[in-house]
Amino acid sequence: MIKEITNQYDANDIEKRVHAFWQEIDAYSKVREFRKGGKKLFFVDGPPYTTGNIHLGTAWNKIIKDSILRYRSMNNHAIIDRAGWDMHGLPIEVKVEGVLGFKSKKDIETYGVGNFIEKCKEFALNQKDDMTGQFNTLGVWLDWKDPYMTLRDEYIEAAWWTLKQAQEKNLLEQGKRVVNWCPRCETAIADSEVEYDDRTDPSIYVKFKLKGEENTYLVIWTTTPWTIPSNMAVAVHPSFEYSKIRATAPDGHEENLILASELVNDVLRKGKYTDYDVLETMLGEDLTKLSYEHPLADLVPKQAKFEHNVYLADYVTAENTGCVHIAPGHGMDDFDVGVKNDIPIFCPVGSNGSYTEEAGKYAGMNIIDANMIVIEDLKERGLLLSEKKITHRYGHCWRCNTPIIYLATEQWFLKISELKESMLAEIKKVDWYPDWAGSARFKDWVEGARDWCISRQRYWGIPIPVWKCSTCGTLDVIGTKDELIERSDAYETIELHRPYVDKITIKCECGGIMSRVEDVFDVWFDSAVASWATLKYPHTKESFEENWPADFITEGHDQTRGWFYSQLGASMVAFGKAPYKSVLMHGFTLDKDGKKMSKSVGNVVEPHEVIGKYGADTLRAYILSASAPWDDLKFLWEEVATVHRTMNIFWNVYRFPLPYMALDNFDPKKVSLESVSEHLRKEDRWILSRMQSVISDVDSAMEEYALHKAMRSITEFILEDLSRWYIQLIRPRTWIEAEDPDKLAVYRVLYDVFVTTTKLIAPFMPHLAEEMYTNLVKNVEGDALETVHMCDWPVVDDSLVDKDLEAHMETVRSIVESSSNARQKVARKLRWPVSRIVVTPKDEQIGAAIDDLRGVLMGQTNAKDVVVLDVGEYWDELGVEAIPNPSGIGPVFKGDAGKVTAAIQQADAVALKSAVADGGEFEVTLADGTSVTVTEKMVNFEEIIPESVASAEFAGGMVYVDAKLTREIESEGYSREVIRRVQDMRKELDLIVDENIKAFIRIDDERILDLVMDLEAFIAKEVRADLLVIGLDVEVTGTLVKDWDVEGVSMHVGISPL
RNA sequence: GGGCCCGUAGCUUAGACAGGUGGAGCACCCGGCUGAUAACCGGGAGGUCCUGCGUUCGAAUCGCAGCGGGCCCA
Repeated sequence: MIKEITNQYDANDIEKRVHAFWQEIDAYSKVREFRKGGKKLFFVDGPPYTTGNIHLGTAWNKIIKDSILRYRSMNNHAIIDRAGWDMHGLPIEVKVEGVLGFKSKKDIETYGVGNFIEKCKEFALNQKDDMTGQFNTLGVWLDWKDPYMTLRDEYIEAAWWTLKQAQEKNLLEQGKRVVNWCPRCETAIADSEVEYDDRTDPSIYVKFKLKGEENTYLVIWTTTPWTIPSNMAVAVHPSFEYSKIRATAPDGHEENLILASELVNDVLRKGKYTDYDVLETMLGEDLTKLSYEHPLADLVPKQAKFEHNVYLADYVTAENTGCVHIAPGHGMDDFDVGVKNDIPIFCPVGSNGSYTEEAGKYAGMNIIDANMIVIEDLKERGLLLSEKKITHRYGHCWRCNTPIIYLATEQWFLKISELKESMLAEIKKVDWYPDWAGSARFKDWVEGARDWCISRQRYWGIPIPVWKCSTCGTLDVIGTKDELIERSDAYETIELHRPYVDKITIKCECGGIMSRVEDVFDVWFDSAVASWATLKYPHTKESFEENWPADFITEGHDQTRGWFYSQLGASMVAFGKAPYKSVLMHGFTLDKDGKKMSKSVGNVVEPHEVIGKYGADTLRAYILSASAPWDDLKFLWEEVATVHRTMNIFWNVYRFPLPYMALDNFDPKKVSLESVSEHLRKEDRWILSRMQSVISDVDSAMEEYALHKAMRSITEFILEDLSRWYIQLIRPRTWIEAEDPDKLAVYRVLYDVFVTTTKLIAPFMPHLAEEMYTNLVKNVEGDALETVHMCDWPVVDDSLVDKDLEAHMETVRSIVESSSNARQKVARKLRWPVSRIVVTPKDEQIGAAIDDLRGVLMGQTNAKDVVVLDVGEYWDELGVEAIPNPSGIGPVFKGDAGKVTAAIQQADAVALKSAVADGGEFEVTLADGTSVTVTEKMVNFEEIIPESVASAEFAGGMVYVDAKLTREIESEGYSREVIRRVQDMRKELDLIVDENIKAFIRIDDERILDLVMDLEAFIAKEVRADLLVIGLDVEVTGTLVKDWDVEGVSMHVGISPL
């Protein structure tokens, strides 16, 4: 049997119970098993990094995934959904270093790489367990028992295998390149690991002395003085105009400078030059014959041996001096210029950010410390033109926040730039939600794609499976663990991490020994192979062949440059096609001011705070309904509270009929919708039709992943249709005590609506849905499915759809609302009936709606009659007043205007109005007896509403509420006032609903008493009084006695239970 | 500096693709109901639709330019 429930929505209580139930029966596995014959859906979970704590954005991400997958499952999809964990990489190394108090790579080597790796592994696994618990609290169903983890051998093999594909397709390259380098972590870092922040640096203009020309200098600008020792060239734009000028320095001496013409004034101002003359102008391409002396050649001996020339580069902009300092070892563009022109790549800086021996005087010095020293040295040599500070955006290591530098180093690359065209073609085949995520944003990013540096000089990561022969230099890529064992002396139990694999050697064909290169993979490469690694490919092939590529993935828009990209890149290398068929890109969670949440700002809201206060379903409902998935979400506590209130209303709607159903032993098994169909009232058919419309609205919203629309139509149905309307309409029917088909019809309709709604909310509020399902379905049907999440998604029942009825009800509702408005104008409470309401409709549909739903309209307006006029008909009880319009009268009648005005006021307004209605004319007689013609422009009209009538506009016309009092109405009004007070006192005594009482009522006003006495019997029945005494001189006694003031009349009421 | 998204009432938003009198919720004020009751419901007030220019009979909506916010990039 259906049970009564608590009178408050207690999310934490419900969720605790539901989680225990899910765990007890292993609901997740049962549901997946139940649907295994359904349509296949391969979903890949973007693996969160195991930081230990989920934040609101991670919660949102998983809530979206969970809601969509639950919806698909109810629509009979067989889902593959292993949860994923990203567990390698620098972030964990940095955390473990912190725990162990390490400062640099040396500390790790001293501690032992093996020990360090074990710590990292332990750390990652612990964090994963913590986070799994947090996701469970949210009610997220993924395969948590068998998640894919990047640290597992089977996963590492997927990465190895992929690299082998790259080598076989000649897409793997080793070489010296300039990379982003973190001098603290002593490793290359990916473009995507660089975070840009403001930073203040020196901004210096330096003079490079030309060879073979006295007192003449090229002027360059830089914000990194420490790269001057590595300068190898100057680049200019071929088509810019450059000037050689004779400038007078602040100290009076003259010198010749070469720089872009349009920047001369600007630069001279910076150097405080007093005057100048242009000696000659030329194009950039004319400068290539120049060569210059390195400014610090005396301090960096190796520099004295290089030639320093001017080269052309199109990327040079007309900023600063137009002459760009080139240090091929310390800049991407610089490197390209160097390679193109065969300039030696001179890079006298080591991995820890200190100069090497090659840097001469600067050897051993930290580069940042060297900035000031370089500036001093330049100044001493008279080569510093200007020195200032500049605050600009500069890249930092995203994990340790150290300013990055660019270093030319030996790295491994995937040649993504060669795949760009096919990647762009693949993007078009993918379904993107929203469309611009792919067609604009992602396309834009891929167009700028560069070769991907996949090597890192670190410890905790997937080792790069390249073995190199120390004798002949041959390289070999190992694709699987089996291959490694076969080719070496490794055992089956070998662990594929450093330092264990580092010890494995392979015999080279030349007879030499091959050992592994020391690098590990960029951690982005780990997750890049997720779509096949999660299917355990290449270890097993069957599932891959059946399921790959993924049907669906969804992540935040930061993953455009991240996982969407890395997956595509790796997949193009491995298979030559995109690894996903459809992608939903979601937004970011921001704080209430629209700012990014960040620990340092202190504006972070944690998911568990929200859950603790309002429950997981509330958080889910809030996050899903607050904004479109692809828009950013401003987190507002007040909005969460509002959503929570809505859920409480839903709870109350659900609770409302349960006591009555329980009292009547209502059994849905015995009362079918068919069996009550003859007793269905219009409002019952209406709510059933609305229910169907909501199902179809939710379906179309889900079709385009518009989860917010789905949520909003459900919420609106609950609030507007159920709580504010249907429940109000049917309340009296639930109070009938006898076995009554009208009441049974309501029970059945409510039951169906509740069960359907329960299924509709199941993807979004899975706990509440489970709780309701247990009570409404499992408590009734012994053989019900075990959980609501096994149920089929509701299908629209066309036989219940009645769009006309829905439209009619909407019309009637708007009339009821307007009549409430009108009642307020005449201060007549709803408890008091009105004799009639009069509707003047704008179109035929209004009359049809009222005919259809007259009972509903009369009941909800508490009117004794409803009168509908014809379209265009004027209600003859309304008066009309003619208001003369001076601006129309004045120009025509000049001096007689006053008389005309008076005449219009005297005229028969009704006749006047109908005469001029369509531009017609009307004769009025002035006081002096003459007649004049009045036209439309000269007069306006106002309705005169009868006293005690009030009007209000609604979308389809006007409503007039006639609130004139009659004896009958006053009698009923006062009687209802009496009844309400007695009911209030019954409540105060906490009487059970059908308990009888005796009541004594004294009314201190003879007229009112007389009115009330008309309905004495009615009152007695309504308040269940076996003995009711009402009079002027009644002695008022009872268990509870109260004095009341009713519209200025004092009443004294005493009641007692019998 | 570039790409994409966003800008509507004090706050959160619908409407924009497809031009035709801008709709809700929260908060606020006023009221109703009283067998959902520490619940529920109605009404009111509140708008330079970011700004400017353009297209059009007509622009929140289309176009251009700018301003502000977010993400990403340089």
